[in-house]
Amino acid sequence: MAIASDFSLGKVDVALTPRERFAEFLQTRGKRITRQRQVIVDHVSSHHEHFDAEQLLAGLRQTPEGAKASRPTVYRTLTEMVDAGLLRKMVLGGRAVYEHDYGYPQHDHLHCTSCQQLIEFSSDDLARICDAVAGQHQFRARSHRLIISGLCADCRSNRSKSRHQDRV
Amino acid sequence: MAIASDFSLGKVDVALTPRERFAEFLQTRGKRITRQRQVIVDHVSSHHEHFDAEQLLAGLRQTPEGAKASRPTVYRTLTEMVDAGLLRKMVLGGRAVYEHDYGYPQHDHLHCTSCQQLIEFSSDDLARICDAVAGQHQFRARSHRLIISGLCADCRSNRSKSRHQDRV
DNA sequence: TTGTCTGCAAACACTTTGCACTTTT
DNA sequence: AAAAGTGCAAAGTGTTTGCAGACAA
Repeated sequence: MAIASDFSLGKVDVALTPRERFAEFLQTRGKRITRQRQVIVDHVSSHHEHFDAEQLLAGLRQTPEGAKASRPTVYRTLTEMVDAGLLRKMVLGGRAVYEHDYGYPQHDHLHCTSCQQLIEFSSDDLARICDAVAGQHQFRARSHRLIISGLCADCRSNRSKSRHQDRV
Repeated sequence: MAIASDFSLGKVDVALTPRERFAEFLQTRGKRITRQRQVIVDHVSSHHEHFDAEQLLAGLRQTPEGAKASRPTVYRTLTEMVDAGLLRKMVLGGRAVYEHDYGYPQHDHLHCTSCQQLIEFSSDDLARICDAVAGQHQFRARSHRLIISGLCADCRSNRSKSRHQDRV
């Protein structure tokens, strides 16, 4: 009984590629399938790690041909991809971080406040707790986000020697 | 086996008032107990809800006498109070929101994306899950934060009629 | 052709910082 | 008196927006 990770649309159809899924989303909204949006979805789909807008922008600018999109367009498209259920957004250290949410199982994170690394994990027990809690408060849960902050194995060792600045 | 809510200092001494606790914190750091810092701790301590910097600033400006502190000082002091273990900070809808963390039990939140309300709850099971997960990843957990987003009972009813703008 | 999208530059909200002056210690 | 704190104004961040030209449908 996992909490549905897709709540902005009826159901998840994993048969579609992210690109197709996005196209479908755009069409049903009267939005256009532009070159920029295609380039962005493709680029994002080919990199399965967590990233922020600036990293995506930098990545796009390194692609061979002029596969570029301006900063505003990147931001606008990221928002659309979140709406489309392709990406999931979370705020860490003051900036938005995105991760794939299409065809990926629900999961949560361990966040290292020193190196900013994100480690994923999933727990069925957690999902059950969320359901139970929401029910107790006549609350309609759409999603949940658990972030356990602390130090990863690496940073626990290198701790004292390096100057660090924890960012929430 | 609750996760200690105080991790920046050795132990919680609930015998002290927030004001005293803050004074103690400042002294041990060679910092000074200024009028502004006193005014801010007192004001914050007398309002037990969640708030952000701007609300606090507005609140201070409404106090009878010239119990004022500038915006920069408010921000600086909030940071200190977090370090002192008096407040807990979280980021919602783009701005930092603070809640009391001194003498308050560990808890998490249900966040209504429509009216921005925060409902608190606590779960021992959740704490156990966090411990377990952290252990599995050689991770040293300092704290955790679970936010279940969705619609509160009220907003579930008034849903369609009001124009809403969900903010993560 | 029509209406959406893009990119640019400017605007934004929230938060932080440089610095001369004020205060606590 | 010495050191830290304050307030002001200005600078930052990360992100959003107005608008004229560019482009899907």
